Amino acid sequence: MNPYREVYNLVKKIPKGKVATYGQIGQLTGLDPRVVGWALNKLANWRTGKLASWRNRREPVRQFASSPALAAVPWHRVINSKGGISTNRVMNIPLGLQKVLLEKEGIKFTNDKISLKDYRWIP
DNA sequence: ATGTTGACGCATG
DNA sequence: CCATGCGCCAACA
Repeated sequence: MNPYREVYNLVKKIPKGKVATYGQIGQLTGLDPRVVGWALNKLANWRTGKLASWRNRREPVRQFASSPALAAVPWHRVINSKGGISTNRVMNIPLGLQKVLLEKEGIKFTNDKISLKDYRWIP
């Protein structure tokens, strides 16, 4: 059982137009927020066609990446606790992509920040 | 085996 | 507002 599946399943529940923080997902899954980032990192790499290595031989990268369930994971709806985007320095993710995706869902930025008060997803 | 590195968060200057 | 520092932990080299 891949420990990250729980993360993906949870993120899939974030509705369009809402966001959650890494800490929030971490708390709900019992994982370190940084581990949540790791999980999504694999996913984002996959979406951009460049997959980072996956060491768990029991669940190889290829199989992991081709899982249809993962195609629907809205990774862009996860942001940091300050309401900001944390993917701008990450390889394999085009600069500004996450912001664009969120704006397309009607989320408004003020000084590159999202109002968590208004947009935070409450399960 | 061991030190480093993050899509983090919080607390303090 | 920026700058550290620490807790955290899987993946890497």
